[in-house]
Amino acid sequence: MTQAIPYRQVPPALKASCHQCSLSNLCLPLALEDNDLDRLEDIVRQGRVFDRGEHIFDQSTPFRSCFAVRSGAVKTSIVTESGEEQVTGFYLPGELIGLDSMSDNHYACTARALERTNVCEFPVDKLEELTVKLPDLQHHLYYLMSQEIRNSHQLALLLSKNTAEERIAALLLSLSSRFQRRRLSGTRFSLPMPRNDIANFLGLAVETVSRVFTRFQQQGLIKARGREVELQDLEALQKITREFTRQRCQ
Amino acid sequence: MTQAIPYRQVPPALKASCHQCSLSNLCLPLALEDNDLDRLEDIVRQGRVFDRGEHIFDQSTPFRSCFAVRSGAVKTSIVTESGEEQVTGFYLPGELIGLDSMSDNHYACTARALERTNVCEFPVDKLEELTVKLPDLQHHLYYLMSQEIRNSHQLALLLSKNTAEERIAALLLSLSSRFQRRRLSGTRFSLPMPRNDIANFLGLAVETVSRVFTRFQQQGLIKARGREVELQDLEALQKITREFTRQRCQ
DNA sequence: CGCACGCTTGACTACCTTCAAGATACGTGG
DNA sequence: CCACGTATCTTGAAGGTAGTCAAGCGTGCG
Repeated sequence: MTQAIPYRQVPPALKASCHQCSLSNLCLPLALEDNDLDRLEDIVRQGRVFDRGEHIFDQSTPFRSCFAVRSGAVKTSIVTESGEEQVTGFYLPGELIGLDSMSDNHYACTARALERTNVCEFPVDKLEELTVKLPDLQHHLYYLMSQEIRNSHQLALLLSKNTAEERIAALLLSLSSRFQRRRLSGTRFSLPMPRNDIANFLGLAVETVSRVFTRFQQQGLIKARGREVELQDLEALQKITREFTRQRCQ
Repeated sequence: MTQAIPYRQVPPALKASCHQCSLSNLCLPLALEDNDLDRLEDIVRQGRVFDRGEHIFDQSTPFRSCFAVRSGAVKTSIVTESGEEQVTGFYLPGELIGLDSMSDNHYACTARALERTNVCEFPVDKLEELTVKLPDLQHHLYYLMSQEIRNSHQLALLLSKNTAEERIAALLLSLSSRFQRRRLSGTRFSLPMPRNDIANFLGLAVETVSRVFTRFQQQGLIKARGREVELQDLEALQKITREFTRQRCQ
């Protein structure tokens, strides 16, 4: 299942600058003028590639960098002493990973590639230095971190107050809007993560996730075969999620 | 129970500077040298007092300031369109509120005083200006926001994986360590919040919270009468919370 | 004194989990 | 290319934890 492709560096074609990156309206460059963007490019390390299942960084190892997803998808999770895992987030292209680690010298979570994934690396020491010089970048970083807190609060809300159906509808809609923002279809996409991770993220058993998927399908809300999903009745799904709206990188 | 004390400003004695504040090892001053601290003092608005139940700020109103709890206790909560409330955090003296609002021009949550509470106000525009000039302060703000993300992830973990007993033991231990850090007793304290808020925060029904409290008492783990709590067997409580360790402002 | 609010306790119900087994898809090796 | 093995996903039945509904208790305040 894991295709062992030899090279670790992306081909030159992908090694474009932030200037040309299609994600510059989502990622860190969002905050910057052209000339300031050059300085961000000076510190970014582009073109790191991870295969499915590979660790981008590990919980409790020295914290060095934040990462922006360039392509592919990433999941972050924390592992407890007793070995339990909690998936804390799924990250799509243009989203930044590692912000929860800035309060320590060690990563607060583990980040794994859900599929073949290309990331840009921002060494924190240099990033912090740069934000001192570029107030806009500093502001944007505050923004992103604040957004991360909000998302996590929304997740807590979802976990504590909502039924299995509401949680799953919410996740589907969240993914939908995030794909759409990336100019992909918001109604027809492929789930980057297995049911297992969905279940873990939403605080459910895998079986429950599966059952809800089939129930949604029977009701004509979605069409799902494996990871391929088509949202057929967005309004009905929105009605199910009474409130949950996870707006990442908005 | 709510003593309506007329004045809104604290008496001069309390209106001390950050220099003399006993919380300077927890709050924002933590990051600063003496001379830089003066500049923080220039922007802080000290001595705002709120009675129990009063709103410090309201969700969706214009975001102007972050607040540090000086004395008392605060709860933050988000309200959904359908009117459901989710308590997102309890804040003790030295802790900073409003960080989740920095990604918007409006407050992301509502903050209410749980008892008579004294706060220090930091206007965000000035705070951001200042962090550009004081890299240590900027770093500390990153630290606090990151900590807030971690806490929220821990909460999500707690809500999705743990039983009612584990959640309540975790909350008691969290409060215990946070009181202790403030040089108060870690084994004998008064809960600042009603059962209702505990239940909401932990994603439980009030009745469940009540039942667990009595069960813990029968097992000799705690002694509780109303809001007065005495933790009698810390180790047993720690054993119950298999992993949850909420370290705020560590 | 009595009402109101917060807290406690009991009985019943429901949703989700757990356990178990079967189905499907995928990658590997023959 | 096919067969096998493994991982993922689905489906079914039984059981448990916490929720809901309802009532009683205690304290504080008007």
